[in-house]
Amino acid sequence: MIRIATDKELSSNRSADRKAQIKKAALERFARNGFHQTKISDIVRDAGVSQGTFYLYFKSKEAVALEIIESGRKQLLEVIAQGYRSGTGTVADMQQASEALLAELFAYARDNRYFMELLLVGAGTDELLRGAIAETRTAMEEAFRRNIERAIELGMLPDTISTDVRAALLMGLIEGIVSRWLFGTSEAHASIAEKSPQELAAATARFEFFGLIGI
Amino acid sequence: MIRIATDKELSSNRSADRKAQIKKAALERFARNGFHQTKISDIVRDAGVSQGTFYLYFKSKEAVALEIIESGRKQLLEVIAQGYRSGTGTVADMQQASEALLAELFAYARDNRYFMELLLVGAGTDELLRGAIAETRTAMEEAFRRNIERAIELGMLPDTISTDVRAALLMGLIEGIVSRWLFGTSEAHASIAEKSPQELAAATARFEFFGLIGI
Amino acid sequence: MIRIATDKELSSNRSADRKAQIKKAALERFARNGFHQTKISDIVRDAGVSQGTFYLYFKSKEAVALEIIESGRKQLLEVIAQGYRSGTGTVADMQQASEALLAELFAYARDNRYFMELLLVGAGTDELLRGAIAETRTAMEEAFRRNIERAIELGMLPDTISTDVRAALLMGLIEGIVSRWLFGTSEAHASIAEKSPQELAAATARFEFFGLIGI
Amino acid sequence: MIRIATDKELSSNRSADRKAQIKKAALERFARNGFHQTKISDIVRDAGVSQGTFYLYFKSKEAVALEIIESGRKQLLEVIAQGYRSGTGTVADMQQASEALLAELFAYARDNRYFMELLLVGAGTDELLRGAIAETRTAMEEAFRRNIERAIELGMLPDTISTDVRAALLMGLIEGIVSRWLFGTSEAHASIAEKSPQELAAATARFEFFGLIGI
DNA sequence: CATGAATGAGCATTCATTCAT
DNA sequence: TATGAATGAATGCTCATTCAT
Repeated sequence: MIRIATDKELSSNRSADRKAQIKKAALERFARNGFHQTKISDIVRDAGVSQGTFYLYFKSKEAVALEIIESGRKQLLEVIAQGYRSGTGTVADMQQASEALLAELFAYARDNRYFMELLLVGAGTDELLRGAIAETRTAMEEAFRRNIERAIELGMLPDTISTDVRAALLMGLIEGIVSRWLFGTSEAHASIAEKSPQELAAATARFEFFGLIGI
Repeated sequence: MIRIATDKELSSNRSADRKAQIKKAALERFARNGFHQTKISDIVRDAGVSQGTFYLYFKSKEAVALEIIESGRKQLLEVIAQGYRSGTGTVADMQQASEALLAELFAYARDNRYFMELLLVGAGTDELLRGAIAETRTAMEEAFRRNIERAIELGMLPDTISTDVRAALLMGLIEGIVSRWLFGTSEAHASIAEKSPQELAAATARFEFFGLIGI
Repeated sequence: MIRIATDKELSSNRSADRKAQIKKAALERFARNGFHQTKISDIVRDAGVSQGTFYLYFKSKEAVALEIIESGRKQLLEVIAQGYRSGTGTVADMQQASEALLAELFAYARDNRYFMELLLVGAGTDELLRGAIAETRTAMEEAFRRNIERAIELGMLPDTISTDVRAALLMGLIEGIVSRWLFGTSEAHASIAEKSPQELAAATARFEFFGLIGI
Repeated sequence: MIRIATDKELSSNRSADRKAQIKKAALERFARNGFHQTKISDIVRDAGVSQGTFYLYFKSKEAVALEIIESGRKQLLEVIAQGYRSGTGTVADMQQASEALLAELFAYARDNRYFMELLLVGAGTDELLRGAIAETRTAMEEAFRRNIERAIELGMLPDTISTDVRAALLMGLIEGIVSRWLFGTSEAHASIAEKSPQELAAATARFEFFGLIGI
């Protein structure tokens, strides 16, 4: 059965499209050039709308950036939350579960590289944006910390160093590898760039549990 | 014996002082507010000189930032180079050596927090600065990679995953923990902030070699 | 007898209503916020119509302002013209006649305070509006001048100073007292604000004929 | 004796000159075109300085307008204050004293026509400016009211109508006649425009004390 | 008639850099 | 060397008006 969209729906869709188009253009520019370096005129040229139209959908330049970060934060935390559904058995099980989560996380990062660039490399130094980004990273770290704590409670990890430090080290591990994988600048990073999310997840999970020794 | 400084020397010293003063003021501002948010007028007010004087010592705002990064790069690589003098024996020896190096690195970071903020948190998105900072971080990573390679050659580390990835993971570990230690924003980071360079180095080195399992 | 309005009439009435509604909203906004500070979007929101509808009834923002002033000019001059029907006898008669006229004028002003605010306080500095307002005030002054001339011809007023100056002083008197009565800002004006059109007319007429001495 | 200005003085003078020049250009533009219609680019072109220089001397467009009004307020109140030095004897004496004061006031108005235009015709509808102007006019009215009260205390004026109303009527008189004299738009005002401050003061003072009757 | 999304010209303010003294 | 007054290019945001539906 073919359904004909009403005028209202069309208009609403078109409107949503416009907003999404502007958001997409803004994200790309912010990631590439930074927040302050990005001019509204750049964004609207990329999005193919007029300057005035921008302000029809967003209150200000800052507003569009905050919306972008908020959207990304939600998606990212969903990915992590989904990854944590699995109950854990042995250390090997944990490693496998962690690897699966990281693989999903890395795939998301690859598919949303501009957002990740904003998150990991920085959007410049606008106070509000800095805050919103820091908050997102903190939320990620929290999720990982909770997982570590659960593993300790289950007796699957020894209680040797503080979970805060452990979570910080783990987040550093992940942020560092994603930064280099997607935005690496040196030759050494070129070999990393070729890896698949799976391969990277395997290496990271191994390091996560067994360090450089790697068993 | 009393030596009278010549006019030239005095002038040269005074000149060097002035330059250093401006550099110091600029570093602090760049780290706190970012490159673009920092006005020349801020720097010179902090340094106690006039606007014009700034341009006697530096060609531009970008120039002073590049000099700052260059100075920091040298010092940082010296710290790492000194740390690698030690030959390695067993894995335990390696961990101890690594811990010692990290302790020195962390101490340097604590004593040069503005430079580290520039390096790790970012100075904004000026193309040249981004490049200079990336180059410095790459040089650090190189130093760590060489160390890992040597360890593998000596048969002290298994050759399981690529050294590029290993070095990247290690750098992520270090960058992540230093960022949170010195510039952390969440509550979880508060407990990290209280740690000494020694303690932090111990935890990091343990994770470096043995991962979350920690043996 | 019941008459059924035709569609055309209904539509025309509805149309006239819409136009009047927009005009009313515009007047209130212009008086309160000034011409330039008033946005079309403000007017249409107050009037409960869409932006586009405004332009069905008025060519531009300036056009609605000009229509408002023209309407007010007509009404105001009618009030003054009606007030001058009375023939004059003695000076006491004249004073009484003047007082009656002023009372009507003040009542009109009180009932049309937004228009009076536009007229006396100013709508800003749009060239056309300034002209239309100045013209309206000039027409008022003319009416008063003619009255003074008639009184001199009848020998009821001495021919001491020029009628132009006399009319100007009289208009100043009236404009000044109405401004303070309706739009006064200082404490001294608070006591004036409480007066009735009658009381104010009495005081003004007395001053008009006998000055501060007041006989 | 010839005194050579020091460098510092010269610089200070030049600086003060610049500021005065900008203020003068701004005043003229504000009076002629209104506050909002005046662009900074207009002001600086008239003053012969660059856009940046404007902001060296004034914090904002509003700031220069407020300074202008403040300067004018001071001068104006000085003129009025000086005019009230005289003790009064008979009504004739009072009229003469009033006439002298008005003559000075009118001369000031003629010599500061742009400021008077700002004060009497209005600078548009910027909230702060409106307030500053209203305050200035209120201060003038206060000065006149005090004078009337003194005259009543001395028994020189009958206590027939409230001094608030009297002062309001008097200010209306003065504002009205000055507006028409300097900024009149109708033909009737042309004959007023030719009058000297003295003549105008005589006519106004006569009306002030004896009304249209004029004795 | 009625709508409201889209347009784009217009403007105050900031700040890196220069240069006369 | 040192100063700081002067410069002017650069940009986010507003709002009257249009027009496709």
